[in-house]
Amino acid sequence: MSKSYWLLKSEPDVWSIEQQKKAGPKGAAWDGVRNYQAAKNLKSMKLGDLCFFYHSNIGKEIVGIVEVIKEAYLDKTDQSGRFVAVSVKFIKKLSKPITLENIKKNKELGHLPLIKQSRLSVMPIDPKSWKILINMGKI
DNA sequence: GCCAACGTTGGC
DNA sequence: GCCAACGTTGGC
Repeated sequence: MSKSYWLLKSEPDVWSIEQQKKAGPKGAAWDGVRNYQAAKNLKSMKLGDLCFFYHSNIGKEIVGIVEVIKEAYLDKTDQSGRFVAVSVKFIKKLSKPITLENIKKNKELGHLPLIKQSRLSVMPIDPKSWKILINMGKI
């Protein structure tokens, strides 16, 4: 069974990689998603999948990596019961954050929803793009 | 079921 | 702070 890769967006004002780090190995719920396409992506996540952690608005860069430790369950913050959350735990911060600017400069990454669909907050990352980004995140 | 009005996200 | 993109709501 092969792993899938994802990208999660968060405004660091609301939930940052530092807070995720402090949450430790027990992780934290990734909730508050109120968009069906994003929710569909959450539902596709499997235990052990890895996700980039992206800071939107402030920073506009990929800052770290988290791992899915609990697959989709009902989002407790959603009273309608229509949306789901997953739990993720901190894995690492990138030694060098990958800015949106640099991602845009790379022609091989132009197809990413991060670029094409700027409002989507949970999106899949194909393995090839994952590899490229990992390399960009190293010093 | 269509679509105008409105709200939200997120880059600039 | 502005505005483009786009999702949602509600009147018809």
